[in-house]
Amino acid sequence: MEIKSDTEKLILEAARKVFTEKGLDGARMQEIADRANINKAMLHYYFRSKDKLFESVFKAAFNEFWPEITKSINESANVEDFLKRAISSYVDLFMDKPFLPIFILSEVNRTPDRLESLIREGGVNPHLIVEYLKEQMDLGKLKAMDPKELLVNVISLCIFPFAGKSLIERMIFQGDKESCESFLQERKKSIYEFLKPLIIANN
Amino acid sequence: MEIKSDTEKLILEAARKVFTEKGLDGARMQEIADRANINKAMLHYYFRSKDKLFESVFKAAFNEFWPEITKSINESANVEDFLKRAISSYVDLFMDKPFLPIFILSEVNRTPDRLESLIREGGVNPHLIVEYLKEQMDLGKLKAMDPKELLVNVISLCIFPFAGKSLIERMIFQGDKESCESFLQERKKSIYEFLKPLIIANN
DNA sequence: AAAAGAATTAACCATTTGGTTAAATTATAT
DNA sequence: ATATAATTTAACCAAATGGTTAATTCTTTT
Repeated sequence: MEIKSDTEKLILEAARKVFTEKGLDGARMQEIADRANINKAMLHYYFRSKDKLFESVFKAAFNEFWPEITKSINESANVEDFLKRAISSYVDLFMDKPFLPIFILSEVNRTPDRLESLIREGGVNPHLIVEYLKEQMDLGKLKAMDPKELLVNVISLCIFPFAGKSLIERMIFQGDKESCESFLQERKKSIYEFLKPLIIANN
Repeated sequence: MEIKSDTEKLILEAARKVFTEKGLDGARMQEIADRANINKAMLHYYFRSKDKLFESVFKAAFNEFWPEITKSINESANVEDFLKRAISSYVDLFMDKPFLPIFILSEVNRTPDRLESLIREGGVNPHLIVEYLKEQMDLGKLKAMDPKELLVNVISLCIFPFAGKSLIERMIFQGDKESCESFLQERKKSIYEFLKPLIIANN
């Protein structure tokens, strides 16, 4: 890990905000520079091009997001803990960075290739999660089903409400921001309750 | 409903493709014109501005998407049918138009105001769905819970896997397109199976 | 058939945008 | 202190982009 200059950090933070809010195409280099209170040329001095700068931001965002679920496995004693931890940390993360889910989803959707390099260097092994779930099912700790399906369902329940926040806020909460916000906060408990029946009690 | 000229329809179809694939910011008027095999000036002749054209596309996309769930209620005899129908029609729709979910989510996210006018004129009443679910719970047909939560969960399970298709394909299916595709197709059954325990059997 | 109106095109325009450059300023090393 | 290297700035540039216009072709009406 190289030491980053203050300016570089300022740029990255401003770029993170602008890119996650407006996407690669919607973001303007000038706006990033303005938000970082620096000259636009500095962006190119430190990152060469818009795409390179974007890549840095995207990489950081993705690594803040995906590895969390693997971490949840490693730091949990059993499936129950795992589910609680994974759900809780995702809700916390997305409450804090509301634009993260839709940012990752839409940029991955537009340029799936970006994932390739990330996976190779990042050392992220997605298969471990599926194997873990399969294992827990074989051990009789989880209701038997396609582990991939379960994984997708858990992720769906955690991410979608945040990715679709604006939609939900308007269509289900009639535009009431506070209700919607507390609803999302509550999901830390309610997603778990929803998935609880899949956990097989010890006897 | 006014009669649309052939050219207008060509434009709308090309615009639909380009906008849903690349978003408002990423779309180029020239590309839309090229795909419709017409002169770029025609876009402005019929739709005045990029934003107006986008609005037409967005409106059509949204109306293809959201009202479906209300339709499912109206055309179903009971909750079981409703769930089956809603899930099935969403899976069909998104298999056919893979870019639809992420398109709607990201554009609503970027410009939530766009929903306002749509709701007013469209006559879409989101509250009906929540009321329907509440009613079914009161009737003892569905496990009692916050109906909003249930609605969000159903929508999450239906939409997210399509919105996150590229992510899932790469992270869970190791890039195997066919497996991922058939997995998504299978969700018509598997989402229903997943939600089935919430339906209370008649006695 | 001629006039009027609608549809279509090619050329053009102003602005925006990512990116560059050369000079100036600041920090570092000798 | 002074030379050297790193950082920062203002001015500039070429390409791209949404949009316009005036002329042309095609339709419709009378």
